[in-house]
Amino acid sequence: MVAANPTTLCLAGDENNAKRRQILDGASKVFMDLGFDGASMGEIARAAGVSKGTLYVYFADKSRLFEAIVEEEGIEQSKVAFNFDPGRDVPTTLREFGQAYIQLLCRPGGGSAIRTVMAIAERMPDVGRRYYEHVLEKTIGRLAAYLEAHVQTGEVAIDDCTLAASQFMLTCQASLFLPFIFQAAPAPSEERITQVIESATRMFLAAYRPKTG
Amino acid sequence: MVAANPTTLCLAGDENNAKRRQILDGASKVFMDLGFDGASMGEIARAAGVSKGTLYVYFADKSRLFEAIVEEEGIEQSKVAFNFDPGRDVPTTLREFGQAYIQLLCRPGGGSAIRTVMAIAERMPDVGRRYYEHVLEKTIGRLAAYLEAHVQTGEVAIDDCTLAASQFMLTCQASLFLPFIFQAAPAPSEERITQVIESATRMFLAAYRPKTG
Amino acid sequence: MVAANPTTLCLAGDENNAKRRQILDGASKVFMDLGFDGASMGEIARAAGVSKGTLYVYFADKSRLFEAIVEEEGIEQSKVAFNFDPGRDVPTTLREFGQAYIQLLCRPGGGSAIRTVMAIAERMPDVGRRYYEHVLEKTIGRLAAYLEAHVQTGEVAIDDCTLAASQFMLTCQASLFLPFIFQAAPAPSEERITQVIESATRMFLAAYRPKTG
Amino acid sequence: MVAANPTTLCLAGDENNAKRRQILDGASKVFMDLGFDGASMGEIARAAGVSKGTLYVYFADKSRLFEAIVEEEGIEQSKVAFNFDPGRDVPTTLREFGQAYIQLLCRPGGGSAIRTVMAIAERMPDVGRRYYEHVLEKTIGRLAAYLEAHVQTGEVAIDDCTLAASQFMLTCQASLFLPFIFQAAPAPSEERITQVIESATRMFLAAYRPKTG
DNA sequence: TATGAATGAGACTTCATTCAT
DNA sequence: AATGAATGAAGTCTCATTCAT
Repeated sequence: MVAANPTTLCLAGDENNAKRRQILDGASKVFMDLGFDGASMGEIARAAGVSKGTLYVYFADKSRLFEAIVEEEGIEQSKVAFNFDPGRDVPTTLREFGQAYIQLLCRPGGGSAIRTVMAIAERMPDVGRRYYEHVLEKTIGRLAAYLEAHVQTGEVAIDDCTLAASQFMLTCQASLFLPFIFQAAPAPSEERITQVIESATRMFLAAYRPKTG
Repeated sequence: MVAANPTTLCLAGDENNAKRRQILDGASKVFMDLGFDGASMGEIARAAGVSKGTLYVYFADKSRLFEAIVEEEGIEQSKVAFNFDPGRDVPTTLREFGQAYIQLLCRPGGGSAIRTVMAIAERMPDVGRRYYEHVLEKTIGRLAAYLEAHVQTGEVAIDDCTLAASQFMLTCQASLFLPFIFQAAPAPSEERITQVIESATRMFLAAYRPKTG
Repeated sequence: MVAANPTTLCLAGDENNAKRRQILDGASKVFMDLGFDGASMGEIARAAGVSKGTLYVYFADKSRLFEAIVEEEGIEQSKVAFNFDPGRDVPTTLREFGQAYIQLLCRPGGGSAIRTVMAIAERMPDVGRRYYEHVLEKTIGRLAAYLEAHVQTGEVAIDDCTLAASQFMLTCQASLFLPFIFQAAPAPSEERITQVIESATRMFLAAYRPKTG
Repeated sequence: MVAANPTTLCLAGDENNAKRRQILDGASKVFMDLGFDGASMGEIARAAGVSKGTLYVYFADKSRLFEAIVEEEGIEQSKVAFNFDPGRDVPTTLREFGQAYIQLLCRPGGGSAIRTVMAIAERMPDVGRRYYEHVLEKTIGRLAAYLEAHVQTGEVAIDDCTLAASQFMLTCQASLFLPFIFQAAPAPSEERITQVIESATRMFLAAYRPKTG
């Protein structure tokens, strides 16, 4: 009951965070593999290497734990720094981004966050909205910002850069993501991804390359 | 032992189907609202207006009921006959198809099937695969066939029509479907859809309109 | 509602009995294979080739049907006429009876009545008691009567013939029936049965052959 | 990480076993009264004074709980140390063993284990087999070993001691066990048992006492 | 009489959550 | 703070029984 001294408190805090992280890591794996309903607190405790009771020391209930995971996922994903260096030309940037983006989206073995969150979005609208805003919208925004910069240089002629960014990202998915996520096809090969990204890039440039003269 | 008359048989069949339909309708609503795990057989029975036991008279278990729903959804969707009349020109066809497609996808409560199936696809791969093949792939195929026909007429120059069809359908979703499905935005207005479809159509034509000598 | 004529009534009665027999036969098999609780009315209906509803036309409920079966079994068993011809000598009679008795008791594939009735005897004491009286006690009584007759002839010297009959029947089971019924051994071969019966007969005669002056 | 002291460990173990024992005791009563199918987990929980969920903490499912009971029953029964002191003469040993054996078999509520296991043996062959081997066969084996020792001393002349042991045990049951187990008679009086055991012993000795030259 | 569709009570089992230690 | 034993509500599914035809 008595806070012994700052050091103790600080240590406690560190330990707290360590345990918290341990729980988040274990829970993340289980939630992403099995979905919100499919994941049981027992399985999560086992995956995290703590007791079931400990989960409730750090999180009020299963929903709060899930929400924390999704928040984390957002933070994690925003660390995936796609290279939107304004100095690079548009075709190269689009190609490299597209390739990396699809590989991320279609990585095999991925009980994917996007699937898990989408599944629960109707019952937990806040979780869905926040995931969209923190993860998907953020990436769209970055690509849009990059494009905006190149609108200024005249390299592309785009009216609505956010729409254009979204269009490109979706075009990259063509024939790849949906079959993968619906288990109708295995994860696409790197070669196949390259072909599709090439097509998407050409399409994008055909639409948004400024008309000369 | 011989059926008295066709009417009797037909009525019996109808009654059978009527109860079955009643269950499918109630279950569909509950499954789409709450997901596979979130939906309980008790809730489904209540929604369908039958007893719990009756559910098991018509469907072996919860999974089979769900599968039947998904199958139904496929049949339902394939009845949505998009107008792919080869006689119509490409821009008009794309615009009308795009508009109808996005309205279908983003109708309130309408993204639920795709969401629900996607959510369960990892644990029920067959359901996911069949949904993809019967619903999504089928529409892609129809659009692809339409495009193929117009490659013959020289109206468009497309190498891989299936890829192109998929590209167009995804481009139509830009800025509309994901915010909607993640509950980050309400269903888009018809005007907004029109704008996005217009942009998608222009992009498509810019990429695939034949270069005039 | 109107009894047309005696003939019709009589026919109806015959049909009744036929159906009743059909049900009893089907139900008997299912009850003996699966036990009272393990047998379901659906399974019984299927085995009998009638609808579930029909079962309730002939029997008030599952218990009554079961009781009727056990009664039937008693009647059936009492038709198994062991040869207790008083004219035959004791050793031969015992040997032949023992052989037939154990073969009946240990016949393979026999979801046996004895097991099924014994299992339910605590919950349905009347059923147990009646089975014992009508089946087991009756056989004991017949053997006892045979022995009694030969006490008169001086061929055996027995004080309590009922006890002696019971002793012989149990001795015949030695090393055969319990391993069989507990699934610890397959049904015994005819040779093994012969050996055991021989030993039982010798034991019986050693005990009950009159001491010669 | 090191157990503070043996007492603590022992207590923990005891508490564990205490709850387990509580469940086994309650379940045993319910299973033996109602049979495997007739016993419900709810009833068992009530009889054991724990919640339904707790049953599943200690036993994976109903079958495993039942198996544990049967195993227990085996252990319990093997603690019933019949006096097979080789120093005692055969008639005395047989009489005392027979009396104790039948009293055990026909004690009110005591035939239930054999009945319950026999009832389920067809659907759970392993349970049946193990019960036979651990309980019935073990006792037969002990009596057989005792007899074997007395074959050496010439007190009895037996070819197959296991068969002889089985014969004696069954002979002891004559007129007592079956009526009791089928609820056709109450538990036999001690006097009646004595009579029957006396008869069984005489029969056994008549058969297996060596012929004096 | 015979049916079989329909029911609802009750079975087994899981699991989020609590609490004494 | 950490545990894990214990709980009881709720889930899926079965089945004896009823009833309109």
